[in-house]
Amino acid sequence: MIYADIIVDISHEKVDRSFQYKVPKELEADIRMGMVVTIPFGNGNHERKGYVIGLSDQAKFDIHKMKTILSLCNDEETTESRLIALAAWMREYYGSTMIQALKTVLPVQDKVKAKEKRTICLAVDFEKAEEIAAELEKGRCKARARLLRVLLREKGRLDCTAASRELGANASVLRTLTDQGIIRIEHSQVYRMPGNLEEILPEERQELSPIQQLAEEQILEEWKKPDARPVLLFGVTGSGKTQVYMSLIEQVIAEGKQVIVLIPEIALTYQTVRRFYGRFGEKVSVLNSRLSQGERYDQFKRAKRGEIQVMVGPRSALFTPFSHLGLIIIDEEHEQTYKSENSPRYHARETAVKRASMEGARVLLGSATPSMESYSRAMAGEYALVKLEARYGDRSLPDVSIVDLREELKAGNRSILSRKLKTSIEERLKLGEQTMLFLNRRGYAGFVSCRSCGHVMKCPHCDVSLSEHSNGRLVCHYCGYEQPRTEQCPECGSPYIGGFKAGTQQVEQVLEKTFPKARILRMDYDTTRNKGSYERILSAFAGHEADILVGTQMIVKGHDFPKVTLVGVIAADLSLNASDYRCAERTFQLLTQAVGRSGRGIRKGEAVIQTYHPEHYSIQASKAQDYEAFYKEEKGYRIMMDYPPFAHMLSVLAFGEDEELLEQGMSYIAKFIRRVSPGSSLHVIGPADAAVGKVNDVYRKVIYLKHADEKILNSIKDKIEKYIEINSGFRKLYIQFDFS
DNA sequence: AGCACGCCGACT
DNA sequence: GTCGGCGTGCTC
Repeated sequence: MIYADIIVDISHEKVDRSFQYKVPKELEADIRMGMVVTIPFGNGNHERKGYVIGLSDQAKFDIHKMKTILSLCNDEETTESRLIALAAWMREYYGSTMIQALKTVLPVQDKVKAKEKRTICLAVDFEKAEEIAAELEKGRCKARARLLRVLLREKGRLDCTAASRELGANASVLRTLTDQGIIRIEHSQVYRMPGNLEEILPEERQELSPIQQLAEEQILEEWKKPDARPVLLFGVTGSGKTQVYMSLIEQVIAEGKQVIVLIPEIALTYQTVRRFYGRFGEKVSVLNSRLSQGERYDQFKRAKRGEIQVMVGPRSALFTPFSHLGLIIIDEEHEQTYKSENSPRYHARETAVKRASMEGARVLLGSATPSMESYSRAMAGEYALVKLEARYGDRSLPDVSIVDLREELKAGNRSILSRKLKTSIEERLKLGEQTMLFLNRRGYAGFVSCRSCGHVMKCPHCDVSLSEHSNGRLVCHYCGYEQPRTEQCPECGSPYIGGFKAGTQQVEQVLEKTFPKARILRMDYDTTRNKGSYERILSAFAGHEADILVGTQMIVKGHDFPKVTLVGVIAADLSLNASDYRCAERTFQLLTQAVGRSGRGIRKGEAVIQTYHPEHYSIQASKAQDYEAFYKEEKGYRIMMDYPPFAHMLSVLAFGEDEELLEQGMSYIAKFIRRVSPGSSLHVIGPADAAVGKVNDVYRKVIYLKHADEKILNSIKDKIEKYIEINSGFRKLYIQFDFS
């Protein structure tokens, strides 16, 4: 006997519960995950549509009470059923529960209220209503009378949700009144529109340059093929990839199909959004993390009803319920934000390719610094590669110089600004041009330590050091714990305890001292916390209200400031020292993107990179703006070390409040892996503490598995899943899988 | 969302 | 007692 887990298709229904049904013998061969089925539901056994989200041969419910599926609706392939099938794939491929996968894929996340507005309207005239109300008040029908009174006061119209909340007008009250013909309920669709779009002017349609046209033709050529591959558009910074996207989007829309455009959250600024609205107007909707759950839901609903053709947004926009998806574009394809940090830890790129292949859509990946994964796939012929090798309008790439900070120190310069960078900034100030200074380090990440004993102030709940904020308080960036600054070292009592400041704020202070007349703007986690402040800083800089912009990663993404002719990287090594096999790749990407901000206007740009490792290949390659050279070096390193994408890696992450239990559990899992692994080709590393060993009093441990064959890792994941399910000892641990 | 069940106050 | 309204909770 086969049993099916089914989610009932009631929009009000909470998604987090499934119901198990018997699968009749004659349907056993045809039933699949994601299918729409009809089932009897509830006391009245009303026929309902449901989605199959799981199949098993074990009954989890009393077999005698379990009902049976009535029929399959094969023909009815809804948008939801396709998304559910995608969730099933994510569950399988990334390892998570089906519920978690569904929650990421379906728009009905937690309690989405007021998806449609219901209004109670009086169906009889006022005098009649008055009469009825008086009648009811004499009797026992208090709730109904109460409702009618308020309805009369409000001139016969009342919002349904408000009524039920404030007057206790529940479903049965409303139903009897409707049945008696005293009231009627009007349904109307209200969308919460993400605000202020009025100022947007239509963008002039720029003609594609011959080089862009050539790229477009190559892309269309690939798409003509019946088994079209995803296309990787490799375009240097400033080559105008967005213009190519726009042109392609237009053509896809003209075919009556829809487009999803993924952008890294950080680039989702007013500028980008404006370009899309300018070009496609009403046809576009934009998602961003500042939209509330409800607003997001509304935008998805609009997409489902066919009111919009283009959805622009971060990772989660990938699950826009379009019915005729034609194209998925992933801009800045190499960005880390495309990888989810929650279970299922899916990668938007792979998931997009999967969704596209399930729905017959195309995929276009764009980047100036493609990820190792994508480029190696392009090299293997799995993706089609299209290049855009010249900047738009024949702008040349900036001149890049590297400054060895060790030499600076030898020459007696202890400032964070090298002599070269200082004179370059001076020049720009004289010429009235703009400078961007980039510190690839998060926010104000200065830790506090004692100069006598070396004690470092740590968060009592997390395994990270506290950082000193501008208000003098010590803050944990992981859990938000705060404490006042200490005047004395808690270990040795020494008064010489203080912050090791090396953040954007310090750079700003140095700049103020060195160039007292310069107007300086700072952009980091601290200054962009308020709504709209991000846009405000950027537009102020674009309007040349400042000469120098100092910032973290967030300033290097996709902004176009024609007056910027100098980009300075304060310390290129900061991202190079991370203990992560991707750090060279990330450094190269950041530097190349940063350098690419310079000289986007008519004047030629310059870039200065300050570093302690001038000889490192990621720094040399970004100086030359030579992706191929970087790729070759990095590929050699990854192959030698058995790192992705040339080998596959599975991280088994475990979380738990009880450290001992966690340690025990993880060592059992490691033993189990060694027992089931099919030979020596599997590398098992750990269990070890995760990069951050404790967050919010929850301990974290990790086991890394490396193998050339991804399928083997996946089968090991399945085995671990079962092992964990069977052994109740893992009940108090939370386990996640992460493939890379 | 719909439906049953159980509680409660009013009236026979 | 009994009847009907009204709130609550469950649906494989």
